[in-house]
Amino acid sequence: MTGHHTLQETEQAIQERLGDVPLRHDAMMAVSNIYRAAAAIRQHFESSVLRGADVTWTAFVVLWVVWIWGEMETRHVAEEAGISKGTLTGVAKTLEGRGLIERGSHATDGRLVLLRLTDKGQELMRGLFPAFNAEEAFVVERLDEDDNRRLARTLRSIIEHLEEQGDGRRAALRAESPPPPRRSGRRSRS
Amino acid sequence: MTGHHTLQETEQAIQERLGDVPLRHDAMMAVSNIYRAAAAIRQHFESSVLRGADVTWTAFVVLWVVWIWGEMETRHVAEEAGISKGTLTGVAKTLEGRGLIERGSHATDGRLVLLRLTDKGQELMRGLFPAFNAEEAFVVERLDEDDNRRLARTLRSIIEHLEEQGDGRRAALRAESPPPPRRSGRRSRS
DNA sequence: CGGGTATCGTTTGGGCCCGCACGAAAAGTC
DNA sequence: GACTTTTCGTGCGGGCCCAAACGATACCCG
Repeated sequence: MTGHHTLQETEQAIQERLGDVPLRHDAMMAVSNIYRAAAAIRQHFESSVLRGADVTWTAFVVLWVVWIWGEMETRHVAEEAGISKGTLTGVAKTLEGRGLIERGSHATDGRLVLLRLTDKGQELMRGLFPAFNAEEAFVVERLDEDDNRRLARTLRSIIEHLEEQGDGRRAALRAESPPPPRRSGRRSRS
Repeated sequence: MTGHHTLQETEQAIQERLGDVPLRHDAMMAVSNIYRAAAAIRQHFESSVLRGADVTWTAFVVLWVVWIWGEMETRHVAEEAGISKGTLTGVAKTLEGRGLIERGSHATDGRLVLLRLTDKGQELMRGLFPAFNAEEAFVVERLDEDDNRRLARTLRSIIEHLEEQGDGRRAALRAESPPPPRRSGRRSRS
């Protein structure tokens, strides 16, 4: 994950590259470590518990959401799972093909699609989730309960901050310099 | 990110689903918040600073690594960037096509490939990195410097723990129940 | 009722992501 | 020198990921 360079070496190399520009090192280390930790965690789960069930991280999260909340509209599943609705369409297709979830339609609103676990999916989650939680405990093995709670609380404040202020911040940045259209995405047939 | 369910509702729903099985809630909240925060952060960066330069998160990380360390062997770039070498091949191809990096070969070891920034790549990073750091500061705006340092330190201990113990743990788990081959990956032509 | 407008899930295009199987090259072994 | 083993980057298959464009449905309003 961190490679063979120490923190000190990295900091020094950055300073050489951008000598005079003032940087927020504390923010840099906090943010980059969040991402490094998340990648390491995902990697660990995918190559341990999830590997055994032949389920990807994202597929597991989707299964988890539907398992906890029962039958659910796809837009809510995507929101809870933290993926776009377009991505969910693909993931749901994969899971449906493996017989773990099934789709239903809403009684009164014809646009909506509902997702729910099949019996096979229920059975999978019943066995998988305890194993998953055991790995979560392994990941934070070096921390005590107070550390975990403090960590969760700190991260939660970051998440909430981005939820509440992120849109505004992005809009303000766009106002300064309007962005180019994304390199990918469907082309307008003009 | 969190959807419209509160933490309490979620906890209660989990408890109903898995009533008698003892769970490590503190570990669950800590780990899941790491991942949620990482996703929110990546999302914020991709749709703000990186969007303006038409660069994905991963592409930026790769550029950053090569920028900081100068000419570098691909295996080390992949390691520092936290991606597999197979992934790096594709990302490097994209960046090379956009004229941001170039490849070179090692003087004595014919297997190695070296990556370095082009002038255009240097110029891009010189402008992009300060903007990136400004967003990092925005992300942790609600925390003070001590919070950031404590957060970084806590996360670092998780990362190191996974680096040091992860392999062993995964091997132990595999020994209990051998995993199936991964659903994807090149097929053996048997 | 009839015509906008908003919202749903899906499709599409481009890109990242991994693990595995290569072939090439190096390093070790005799 | 010939043989084996290791390590390198790459090719490939399958899957996730997003933004934008869409068709279908529902809602709003006169």
